[in-house]
Amino acid sequence: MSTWVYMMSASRGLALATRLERLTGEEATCCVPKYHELAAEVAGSPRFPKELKRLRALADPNRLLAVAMLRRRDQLCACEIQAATHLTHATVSHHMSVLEDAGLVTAHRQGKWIFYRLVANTEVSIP
Amino acid sequence: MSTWVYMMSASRGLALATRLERLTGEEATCCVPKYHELAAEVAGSPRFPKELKRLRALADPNRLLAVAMLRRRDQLCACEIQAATHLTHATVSHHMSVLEDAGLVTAHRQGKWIFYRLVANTEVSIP
DNA sequence: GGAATATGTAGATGTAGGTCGACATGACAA
DNA sequence: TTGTCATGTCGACCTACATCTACATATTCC
Repeated sequence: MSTWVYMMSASRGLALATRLERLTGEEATCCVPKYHELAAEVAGSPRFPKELKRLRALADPNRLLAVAMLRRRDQLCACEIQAATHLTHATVSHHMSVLEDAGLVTAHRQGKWIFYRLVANTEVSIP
Repeated sequence: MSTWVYMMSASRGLALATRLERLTGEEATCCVPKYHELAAEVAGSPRFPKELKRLRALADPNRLLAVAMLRRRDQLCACEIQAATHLTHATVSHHMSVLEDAGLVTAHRQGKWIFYRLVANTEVSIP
């Protein structure tokens, strides 16, 4: 096969279905759906989106810092978190909303002041 | 204080240092550094950047799917992951590099084919 | 009810990162 | 050595998201 024909190809390798046939020794119509089913089994469970949400919530240095500090304190006020992170109060508010929405912290008003506490089960696991 | 002066202010509330004084009952020069120290203690530990890296690696639906499937299989070939995720081989390669760099998977070549395995300790924890 | 103050939200801005196509590299067979 | 094929890298493009300012809302005190 000439180089010219390669240029016409979407890629230099074989199609995915052909590669899977070679790998598994099965027809594509048989083996390919198995991967789709495995993916659907994993991603379709109720745990998957929940754990993904928690992982995304924790995957920011400021939010991870806030949660790690809350592991060391019974509770923290919004402005205490602001002091530790050097962000504006608006950005702290945004981040704490993300953590609360992910079920990692709870917010409690005491007059004008808002205090955050860690939710009991903050361990993250792979579904 | 007139409304006009408020408009001149960066915000309608008090400065952070003042708010922390009110919250803690301590001088700002005394209480504010404590939050900086708490943050430094937490974020300065060697575990923090490592866990953050792992959390970021897992905070993508396709990478989380790949890792979750690997929990159910001894190993998976790159094109098997490609089949499950419906991405191009280039994007799969990119994602598996991110997981490998985060210490969550290892790659093993068998001829032309690349197989990925989960690293033994994939539990993520908050530092 | 108005003033003061703590925090929440909206919209703008800039950047990090996911995705792809094209090309490059590694491994194997002939 | 060349051809084939599996996968890695690069650069472009686009979107998600972090951050801020300005404004809005909630709460308390007088």
